[in-house]
Amino acid sequence: MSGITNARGYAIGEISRRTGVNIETVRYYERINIMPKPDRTAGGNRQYNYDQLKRLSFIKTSRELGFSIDEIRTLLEMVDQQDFTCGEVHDLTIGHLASVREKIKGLRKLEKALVSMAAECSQGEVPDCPILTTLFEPR
Amino acid sequence: MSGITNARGYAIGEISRRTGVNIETVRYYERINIMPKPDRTAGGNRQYNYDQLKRLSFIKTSRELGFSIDEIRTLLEMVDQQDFTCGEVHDLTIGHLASVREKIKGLRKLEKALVSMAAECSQGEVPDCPILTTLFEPR
DNA sequence: TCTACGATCTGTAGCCACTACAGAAACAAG
DNA sequence: CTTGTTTCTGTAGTGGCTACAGATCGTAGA
Repeated sequence: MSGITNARGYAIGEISRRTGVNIETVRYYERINIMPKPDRTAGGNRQYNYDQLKRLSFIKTSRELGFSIDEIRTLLEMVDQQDFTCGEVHDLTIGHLASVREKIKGLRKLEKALVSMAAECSQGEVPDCPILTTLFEPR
Repeated sequence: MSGITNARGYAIGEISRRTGVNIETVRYYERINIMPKPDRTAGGNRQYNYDQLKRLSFIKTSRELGFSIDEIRTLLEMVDQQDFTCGEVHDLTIGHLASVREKIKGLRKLEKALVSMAAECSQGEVPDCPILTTLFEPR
């Protein structure tokens, strides 16, 4: 049919290399049903097609954006069932954005606490450390 | 001896309540050897003393500051062996601070990407979403 | 002293999202 | 046909807890 798409499909190592998803992880995604069971060669090796490559790409990008597997599952179900509106997808994204911002807020607080703790410290050779003293305070 | 410290010590529920560490987690900390095996009542229930309460407090506070169990183990070993200087503790803290800042940096990038993706989106009823389009881009 | 009920006990399994093997079989190049 | 790489399945481990089940302990009131 085509000289461009690979008629024989992609071996697992190839989609792994192309998407940057670990081979073991690709199989894991199949096991938890966010990747479909691909075709097999006569010998039993997995053979992926271009749609499946795109799907794995989608999962990878989404993971990098911090979406949980469950959030991704939801997105993929909407896609699979052709049953979504742009608004729904937007909402899911905004919800996730909020949780990212929460995490940033938490880490900033943490950063401040660490900085002020470290500032107390003389860094000397003395075995008498204000950091440890602070940490040992019972509440 | 004293009317202030509890002569009979603290039951696990009591140090749990006082430190905010879940009971199951206290036992877990004992299992992984960052909390010592406490005394037992005649019937076999755990009885903690004030030092152990302080130690658990230390662990709790450190966890809240994002130190890993392994980092905490290192700190506690230094304390237990009376074998540390303020400088070492400072270094460990600064190292941890650096990793917190890395995480913040990562999340900020993530935040930006999500914001710009969401901005593309009309949020309409249309089943044709630029967010999904972006996510489906193969690399 | 008995009873009732809450607290605690041990041991095991589950969570998330992978990652790391072991040992066997398939595939591709020369 | 040989050699070396890739892939196969299945299982177990990671971190840091959390959640049971079913039994025992502890204690306050009658």
